[in-house]
Amino acid sequence: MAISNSEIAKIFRKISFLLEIDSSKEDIKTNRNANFKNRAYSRAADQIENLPVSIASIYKENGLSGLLQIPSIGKAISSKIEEYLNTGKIEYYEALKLKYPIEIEDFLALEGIGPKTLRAIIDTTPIKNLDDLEKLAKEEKLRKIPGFSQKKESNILNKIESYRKGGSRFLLGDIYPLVDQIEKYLTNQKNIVETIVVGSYRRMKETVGDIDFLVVTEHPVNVIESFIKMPQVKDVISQGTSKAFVKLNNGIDVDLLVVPQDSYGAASLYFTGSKEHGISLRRLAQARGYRLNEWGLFDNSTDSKLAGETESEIYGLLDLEWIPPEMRENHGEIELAKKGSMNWTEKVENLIDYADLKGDLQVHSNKTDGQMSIEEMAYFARTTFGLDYIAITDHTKSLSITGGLDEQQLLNQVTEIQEINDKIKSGDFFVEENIPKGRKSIQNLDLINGKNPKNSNIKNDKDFRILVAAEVNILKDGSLDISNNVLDKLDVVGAAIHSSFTLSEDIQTKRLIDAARNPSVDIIFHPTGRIINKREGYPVNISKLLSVALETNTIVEVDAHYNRLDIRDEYIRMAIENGVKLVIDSDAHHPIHYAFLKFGISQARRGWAERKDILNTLSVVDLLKNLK
DNA sequence: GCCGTTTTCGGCCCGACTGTTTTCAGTCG
Repeated sequence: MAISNSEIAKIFRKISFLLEIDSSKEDIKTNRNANFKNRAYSRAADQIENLPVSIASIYKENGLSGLLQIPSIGKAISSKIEEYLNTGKIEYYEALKLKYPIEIEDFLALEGIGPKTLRAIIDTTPIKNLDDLEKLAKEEKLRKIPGFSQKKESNILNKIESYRKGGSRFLLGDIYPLVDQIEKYLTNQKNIVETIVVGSYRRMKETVGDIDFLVVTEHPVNVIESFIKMPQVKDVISQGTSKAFVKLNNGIDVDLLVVPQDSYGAASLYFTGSKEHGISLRRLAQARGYRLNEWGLFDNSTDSKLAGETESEIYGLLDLEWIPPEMRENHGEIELAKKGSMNWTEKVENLIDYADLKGDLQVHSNKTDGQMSIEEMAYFARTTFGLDYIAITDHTKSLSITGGLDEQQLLNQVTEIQEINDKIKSGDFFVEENIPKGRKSIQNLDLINGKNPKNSNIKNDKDFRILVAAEVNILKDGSLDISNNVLDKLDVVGAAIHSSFTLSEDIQTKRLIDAARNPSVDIIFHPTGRIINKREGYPVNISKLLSVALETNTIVEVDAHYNRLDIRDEYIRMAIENGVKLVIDSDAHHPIHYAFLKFGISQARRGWAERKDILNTLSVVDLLKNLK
């Protein structure tokens, strides 16, 4: 099994933490580098974690000089990576662990207790893990350490408790309704001029650790008071005059930031992040003799405020174009956004937008594991989400748990869908008396309806079209479970892996490549098979798959279901840089799932995809021309 | 330990909140 980037990143994070434990106050006074070495390791960890390609393969192909190309990786760190790839060990790290024999994972993720606090504790009582620390606190021994108190001791117990309860990040799609609730609550408060959600939520990251709100007001104290009194609030973590942090009953942390109007842009820039994007901006400011913080952009020599009300004016004074939030990850967007860059203007103007999709090419019906009929799925696709076409992609026979269709059933589906399409064309389909019974069950989801732009570019409902399709199973040996002469009767064929997840990377890649080479297969569905926070997905050499996709004119899917988002943002960027075409599909098993399309679009924006890269921005006629 | 529009030495993002102390260190985002 190849060594993963996150495995190496984790080690560097631990080295960074141990170095912080190691550097006492005296060290920092005498050795000015002591405080920066740990940051270097932590920056390297960030870099490695965000790398789209495997660091093991970089080393395999280009050796040490390949590693040195990576920003924040220099001589010392690259040779430690080399050592780890070759021996599975880093001596430097082993020595640090020997000096501080603690279970670092326990303390790395523990909020509120950092390396200095930990050092003070282990200098007094050698502890190894969280259990030891908890015991110490319960025995009231922590309060005896200089600089500690009874209050600090009980705080530490609280932190341990909430650490044990909570943990992982939340899926973007799961917290969407909650964010809406809080947004409405804040908007209804007196004195609030403006409310926006910032943080990783605004960047539409697939998971978020907490929810950040930014509010414009001239009455910060009142606003913070009403924020901490929200019904969902369980604990107030901290509360000041410009920000407050709370924990909700369901375990999510919510941060509120309060600024006056003339700091709105600076604050939204600062708290939308990402952290690395912000750091880069502040470095640019620094190089110009400016200082950038959440209150504004200031000239250091005169201490006067140069900008603050809008993001654009701040970017502008740093000689940058405005950068869409989804792209703010410090993955090269700042270099590209330099003023006067034609490429950038074109890129941002053509970036796939939330109203750009005309159709959805992965939709399931109750013929297999969907919850509604083909007619109902079509009805809502048109009337609620304004789509121009959908492809009905029910599962096929080897996926027996869903009652997958066999050859004959697929052929029947061709006839059945033809009949519905005829009805649509005659004008007898999208009419009052034809409103499906299931209408009610989705009516209470105003939230989703309200937030989905209608996408249609066709004038007449009669032009809506259902495509006959299937989500065909890729078998263990790379063949399909439906014969090509039947698949050729369908408008669209998607192929996907649903079994044998534990095979090796070589075999999984071969299965997908074989499917891509099959002349009947138009699209590879959810190519990596991951379920976010639940399973990693099977191992795939994505660059090999992409090069075969390009060669065979096979489309790669961005599955927009928020628990899949497959392929992920970095792979989307790889795909479009290589000229591979993509589609964004909801994978709907119920009409409300069409709302997931927006998560696929945001993922594509995070991968810098333009309209031209996403084939279901085309009309149905043009789309069909682009298939095999 | 990394890095370079102040370029091979001497910098390294910036401010709010907490707790303990009374001017600041630690932690976080």
